[in-house]
Amino acid sequence: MFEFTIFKKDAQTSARTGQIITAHGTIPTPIFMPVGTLGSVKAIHQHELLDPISAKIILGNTYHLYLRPGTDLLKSAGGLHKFMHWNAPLLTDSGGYQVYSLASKRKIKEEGVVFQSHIDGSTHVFTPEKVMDIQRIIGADIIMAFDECPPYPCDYEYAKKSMGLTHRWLKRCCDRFDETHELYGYRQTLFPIVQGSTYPDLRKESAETIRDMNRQGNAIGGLSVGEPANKMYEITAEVCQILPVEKPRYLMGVGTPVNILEGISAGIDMFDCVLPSRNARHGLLYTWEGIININNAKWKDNFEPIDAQSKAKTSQIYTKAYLRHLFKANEITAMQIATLHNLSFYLSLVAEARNQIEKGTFYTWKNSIIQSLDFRL
RNA sequence: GGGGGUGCGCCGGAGCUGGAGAGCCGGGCCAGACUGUAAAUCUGGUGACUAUGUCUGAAUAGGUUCGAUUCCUAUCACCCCCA
Repeated sequence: MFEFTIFKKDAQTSARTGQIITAHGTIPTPIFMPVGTLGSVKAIHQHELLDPISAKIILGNTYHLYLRPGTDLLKSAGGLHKFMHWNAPLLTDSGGYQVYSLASKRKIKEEGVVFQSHIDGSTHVFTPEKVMDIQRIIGADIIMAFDECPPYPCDYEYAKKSMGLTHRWLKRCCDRFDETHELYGYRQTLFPIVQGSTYPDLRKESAETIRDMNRQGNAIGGLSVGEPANKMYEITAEVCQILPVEKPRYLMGVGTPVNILEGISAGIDMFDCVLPSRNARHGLLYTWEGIININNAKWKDNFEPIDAQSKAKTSQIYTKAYLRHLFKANEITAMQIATLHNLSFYLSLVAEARNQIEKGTFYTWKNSIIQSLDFRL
């Protein structure tokens, strides 16, 4: 099951509110999706994702889950939803990002990618067909095509070649997906991914190719890999012009709070990023007053709440000095409190964006937020 | 009271028994980085200054020596043994 409905389109930008209905629940858009690579959003319990974070959908990763715990176990568990006791929507990334992030441990061929496991060095071949099969077994509501995420900078010839490969792999993904069926009694859907590096003509060609595959939703990949933010915004806007209005658009791996607000303006409906969760574990907190590094000495004796405006109770009741102490003492609760905080902030940010779009005040609100706060782009 | 041992930069350790070092390894502390998670990780800094260099420095004060963290003397602190 997969339905996308648009509620309201913003007058001044391409932003819109809406909802995605999946077999495991309804997702209001625009939405931020916390990343739970290994079947766990690090430092957070599933019940905390529901309350106070209000996550409506989270990510898993095909490559990581395939290596550990493996498809046999996931199959006997009845899929990832049951295995991790998450009864809400799930999306799995295909392993395309690992083609980029594990570049030193893989070889790209027409047939697929040969990986050396980062865990034990063993060799594994990922083909588009195999990635579809694995994602059938994992059982996420939304699954991603197997693509190559090229690095930045990337010369034109390579970007063009890589895009062609991603498109040929996409055809194979679609064919395999369409000729197989779900394993656990509910429908899954497959999102294709636009590539083309930072070259407008390649992005245009890729967006048209992806549009013409006519899937139920579309993704933009290969951004936030080190290119200037303005480049990301330009490409996102250009690609959104081509991708169908009536289908959800997913900007993969993005980003900072400002990246997300600009993405929403361009017409993006879905985001995911490790920044809020990873930065939380490293002591970086997002608040409505900007970014703070809780490890900094200036918070040593600050007995104000971590963030009185947070939806997370722990951020209201504990002080900055206490959280800093927990980080300095390397207490597990430090990372729990900080992750709870950052993910609550991200989900509040997109909730407020939806609210502002509904009210028709999104454009001025967005600009004032970006101007007044230091979110380091 | 007698004998022996050890003393260096925030801490611990190694090393140095005449050619030194603002040095090595941990830790702490201070910063920075992180974008579809090889990440509770990684990088840098941690005597002073007029700063790609210069100066001071090995418990404290002297001494021997071309040259001393190293040898000698005294003092101080701590540790061990004996009474």
